[in-house]
Amino acid sequence: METNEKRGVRLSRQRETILTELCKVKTHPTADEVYEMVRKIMPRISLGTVYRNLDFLSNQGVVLRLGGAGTQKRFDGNPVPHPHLRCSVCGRVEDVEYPLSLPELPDGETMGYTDLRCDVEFVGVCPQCARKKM
Amino acid sequence: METNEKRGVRLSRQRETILTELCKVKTHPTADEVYEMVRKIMPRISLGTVYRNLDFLSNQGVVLRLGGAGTQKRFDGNPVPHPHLRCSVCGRVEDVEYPLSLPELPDGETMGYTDLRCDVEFVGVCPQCARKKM
DNA sequence: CTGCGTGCAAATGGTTTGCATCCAC
DNA sequence: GTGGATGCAAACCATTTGCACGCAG
Repeated sequence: METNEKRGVRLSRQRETILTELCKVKTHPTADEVYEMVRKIMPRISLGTVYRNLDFLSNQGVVLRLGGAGTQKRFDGNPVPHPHLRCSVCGRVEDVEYPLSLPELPDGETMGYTDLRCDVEFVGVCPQCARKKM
Repeated sequence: METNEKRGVRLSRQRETILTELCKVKTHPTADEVYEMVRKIMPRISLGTVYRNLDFLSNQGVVLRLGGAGTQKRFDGNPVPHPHLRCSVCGRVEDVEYPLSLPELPDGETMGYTDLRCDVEFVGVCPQCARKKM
């Protein structure tokens, strides 16, 4: 299997820390937020390194890169696809706390696409932003 | 109702053309691609205007802005939410040609979010890219 | 030792914006 | 005539990249 976490890949202190910190939080931070988190532990780390590692980790399937509606990409320490809630005002993203099955495309109906994964995102206004608006 | 197309809004030649051209194609073009399309008809239009109008039109609910996994945003002339297929290699986006119901969140389970809309995107490799890869 | 990973800073690329002018109403 | 819309170009901001050095294996 390819999806194992630590295989032949080199595990630098920065890569390890980034992964650890990302898994620690339940929010779905942007690269910038991850940078800030890791910087508290490892002040000399660079933003570029954070980007490179988030990229690397999501390609390995260890974390999830959330495409989503916002400008910035967000990252999820849980690599198993699951539905998210996104606030269209502040951009916050959280997990849906309700068991919901993902839609599936029958094999003959993929229009020739392969390696399909399903992203589900509910977009709306979060309670905090709804309160502020009025 | 607020979602009516032409209400008190001013309808400039450029806005009209952008909307018409976007509705004409079945692809889901990026702002840049819309710019190219419209430029064939209206050579002096500026990219900024295209962005401003796509923004305006999607806020009005006349077109759909696709958040999606890629870098650039894409736009859909059909404002009714429906599942999409995205190629993770070339970024192309198309409609799923198969009736699929969108997941729904029960009223009590929205975690306080309001005005919810559901985005479903299947991400995979399109036939063209799959062919090239090997 | 060797080369992958890093820090730094500059480059990129999509998108936004300020401003004077234009035109739909 | 008047304010919203446009064209143009500069500004922004997230992300990427080149390069020389550092450290994990």
